[in-house]
Amino acid sequence: MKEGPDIALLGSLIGDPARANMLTALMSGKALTASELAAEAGVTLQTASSHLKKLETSELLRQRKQGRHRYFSLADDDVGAVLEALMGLAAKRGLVRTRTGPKDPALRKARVCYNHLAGELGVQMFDSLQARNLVSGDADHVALTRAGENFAVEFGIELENLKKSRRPVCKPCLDWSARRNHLAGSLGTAMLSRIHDLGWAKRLDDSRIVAFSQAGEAAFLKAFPI
Amino acid sequence: MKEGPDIALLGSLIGDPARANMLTALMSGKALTASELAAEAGVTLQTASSHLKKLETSELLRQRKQGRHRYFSLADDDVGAVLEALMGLAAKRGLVRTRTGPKDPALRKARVCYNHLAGELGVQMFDSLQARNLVSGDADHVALTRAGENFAVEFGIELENLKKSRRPVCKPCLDWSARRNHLAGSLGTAMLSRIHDLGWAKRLDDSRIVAFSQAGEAAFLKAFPI
DNA sequence: TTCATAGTTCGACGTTAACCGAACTATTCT
DNA sequence: AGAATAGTTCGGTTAACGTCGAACTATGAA
Repeated sequence: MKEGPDIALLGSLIGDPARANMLTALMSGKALTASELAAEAGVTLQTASSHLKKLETSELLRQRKQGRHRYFSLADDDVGAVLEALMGLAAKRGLVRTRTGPKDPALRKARVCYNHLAGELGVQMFDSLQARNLVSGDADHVALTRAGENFAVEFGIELENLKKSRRPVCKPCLDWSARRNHLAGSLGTAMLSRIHDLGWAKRLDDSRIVAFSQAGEAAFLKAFPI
Repeated sequence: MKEGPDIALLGSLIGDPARANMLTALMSGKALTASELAAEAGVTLQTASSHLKKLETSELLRQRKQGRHRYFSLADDDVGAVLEALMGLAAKRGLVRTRTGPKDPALRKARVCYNHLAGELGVQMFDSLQARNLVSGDADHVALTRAGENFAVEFGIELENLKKSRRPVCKPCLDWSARRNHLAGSLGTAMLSRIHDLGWAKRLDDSRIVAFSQAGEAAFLKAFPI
């Protein structure tokens, strides 16, 4: 990463294999943690941290803290466009690489994110709530609407109790497999708990997988339609 | 220039300051000799030779021998497009050389992008063609409509000749200053050439600036209205 | 032929930056 | 509170690559 004019700096940033691997991984659109990116690049966490710092200070990446995780994603569409162009040129030159395979499909579908539901079903729940105007707000700040409060109570959530706590009721949480948001906060926890109580799903030991039964998934999809 | 997958190799090639300077110089569209490129990069001839070899074997540059001179130029339009995109990103990140002279606004307005017109006027030309349904297609794939073909011929383009070549007639190219597209491909080259022939603009030496005369700009704006 | 210009190849040097171990902070789980 | 997980910072080592001097090839001019 030498000193240099204009495009040289960008080129050297992209030119390091470890950083190139990270950027390529982030081209999926997902936000990834430092550890995941380290694994993706095949370097230790310390080395990855150093790379990520450089990529962030040069505004190729942006970071969002979430608990003890740091989620990295491409800074904006322009970065993606440039990488896409580079990959296209590389492909034409016959320099393509075979990318690594997908991860555990069950984890992808539904899993616990600390204390709330994540994965495809978690994202779908959040999308459904938003589409029906049961929650409102932008990507960083979410709240239940009046209709949403009624819905929650009908679903079996003791909403008044949640409100008493200092912990935020609604919070968006960036998803691990999809890059979309899902529902965190005390409501997120309560929803997952209620899903267990209803017998829709069970937690598997030694895993973050949330295993829905057939009937449970059907009921879930009916309760949270797209 | 480390070993590495896909984009890392390209990145490291562009990432060296000397090579970046060479590539930038070649973005003017002119073919330059090894000595000229060495001077441009601020290195000795031996060093330049080494760089040029790398750029050539990775097919970013091509070489034509002419007597005891070797003329280098960008390998194809794709290389130019990638460099243009990188320059745009660098500009947005404020990583551009601080040497912003009086040239800067002129460059923004109209410049050569390898072999076709870029800058505000380049974007306007493309927008105008699109708005009047003379070209059609999405961001990645563009083509002349029937009306567009007539327009091109009337403008003085020998369209039949262009069609014979394997090179694409119409291609979009992402702009450096605006983030919009402008027209590349053999038609883009021909249009710029025609603009010169009409006397609307002249190329300045040692620069990518396309200098329109007052009358030339007026005629251009009339030919490509928004 | 002889000289000059254009460019390549080789070898050695020096700078740079990626890398990891170890120690440190921060957040969460029990 | 204590253990565990996630990530950062620091320092020293190592390997890579750009750089140039010198010697070499090739084309053109006198």
